[in-house]
Amino acid sequence: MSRASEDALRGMFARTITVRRHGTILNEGEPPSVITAMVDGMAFRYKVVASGRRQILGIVVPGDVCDLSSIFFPRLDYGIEAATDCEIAVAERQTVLGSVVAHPDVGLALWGASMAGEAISREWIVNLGRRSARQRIAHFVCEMFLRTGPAAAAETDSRVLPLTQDDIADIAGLTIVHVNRVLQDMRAEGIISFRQRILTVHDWNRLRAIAEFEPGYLHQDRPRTGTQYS
Amino acid sequence: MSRASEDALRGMFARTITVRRHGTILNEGEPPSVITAMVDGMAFRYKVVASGRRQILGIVVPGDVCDLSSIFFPRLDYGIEAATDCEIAVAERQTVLGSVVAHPDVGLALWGASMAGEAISREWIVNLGRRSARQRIAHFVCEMFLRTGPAAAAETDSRVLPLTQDDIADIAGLTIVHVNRVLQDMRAEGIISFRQRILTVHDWNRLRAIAEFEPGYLHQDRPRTGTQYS
DNA sequence: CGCCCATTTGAGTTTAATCAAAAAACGTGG
DNA sequence: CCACGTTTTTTGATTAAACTCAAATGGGCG
Repeated sequence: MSRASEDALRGMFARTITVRRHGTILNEGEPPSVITAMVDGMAFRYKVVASGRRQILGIVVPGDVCDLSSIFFPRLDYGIEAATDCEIAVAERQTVLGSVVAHPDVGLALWGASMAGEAISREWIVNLGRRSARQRIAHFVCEMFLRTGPAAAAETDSRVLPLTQDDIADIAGLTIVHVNRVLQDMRAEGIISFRQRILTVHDWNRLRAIAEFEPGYLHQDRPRTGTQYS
Repeated sequence: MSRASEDALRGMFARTITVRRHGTILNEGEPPSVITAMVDGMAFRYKVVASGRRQILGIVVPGDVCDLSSIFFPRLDYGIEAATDCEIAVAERQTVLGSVVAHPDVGLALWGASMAGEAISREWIVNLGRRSARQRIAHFVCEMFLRTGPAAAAETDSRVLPLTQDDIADIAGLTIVHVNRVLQDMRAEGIISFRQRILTVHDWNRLRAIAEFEPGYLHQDRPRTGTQYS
């Protein structure tokens, strides 16, 4: 990516805001005029169905854009809530569009980021549709482990995962009671422990085997970049 | 969108191929050098998990791009199979990248299309995570009904839906046996019938109520277009 | 210390899966 | 156009996974 494009990408996020834990970053149905990106903290996208139950759609970690969808659609079809206190960079929609038109690289970079998010969504569909409760939780844990830091160096490694068991239930499409039972089982078996928002993986290989986790979908190897091929 | 951009968009799909029902349009793991779009027919994206069970990730209808992900990633993380005999337009990846760089409009149009697909993926996550078997099937039927034609004019209206109950099981994350029982119930109640690949909706309102179907996520109203805002 | 939020426990129920096999529809070649 | 093998749909009986409801326990914070 060219120097100018990099500057444009960085420059469009002109200001930063803070959102407290449990605060709303964007509301479902809103017609947002801004594009937001996570600088520090963690958040999740979610929808609430008619029965009042919530489904979490994806996790936003530092470096992710929260809501590219608002570039194209007048209403956001999901909400974004802060899982921790968050520092969020904000760009005006118009500015982003301007940069995208002026610098094709910027468009490709943002588009690529949204494609990476789409690949994760696809894996969530597989997880919810075709895996057991135990596998779903194990799979989610594997994914978050890799997304929030480098693969473990030691056998046992920890990460801050600022979610409640209630949140995990809404990620895995389960009830909180069942999530609790599965987590207790995996703790008793010495695979993972998850207490006080700290996730510790004691046996990555076993966890991975349970989840049938294949990290390819995360596309953590460098993506094909844009213009060098054109 | 400018005349030149429209021409570029149309022009890059230089050739057309035919794929027979059950044929592979793209294989998981392949490093594709082409971008394909559905001209006529229907296909689905899918993944197979270690246990051998399949999960369908999305349906490709005429006008959809099959595999934008290959613009950015060296390996496709899912497969695409033809549900009917299909006519497919093919563009070289390099040509598409060239058009995107030369015509920002083209990039925005393709990106917008992929964002629309992402919104559907999100709703599938909700469907699989938080709805019952009956609701999942009803919701999928609502979605396909709107995606494959205009909303029904008459109370009772039909569509060709070239899927088996086996396919629907792999869409809704259920077993074929259970899908069959749910479909029979809905048929007995006079809500829908689905025989010989023909879907007939007898009572749209009841179907929609069961599914808690809210069509907003389909973004069938015209999306915000790109440059007119920039 | 006391309150709130999150986790944990127990008992009973429901939904959907599993296994096995029959019936119906479909397509293809003779 | 019919026979035959294949695919798809349907049925029945049983089991297993996860949910529901209700309440108790534990931790953190003001």
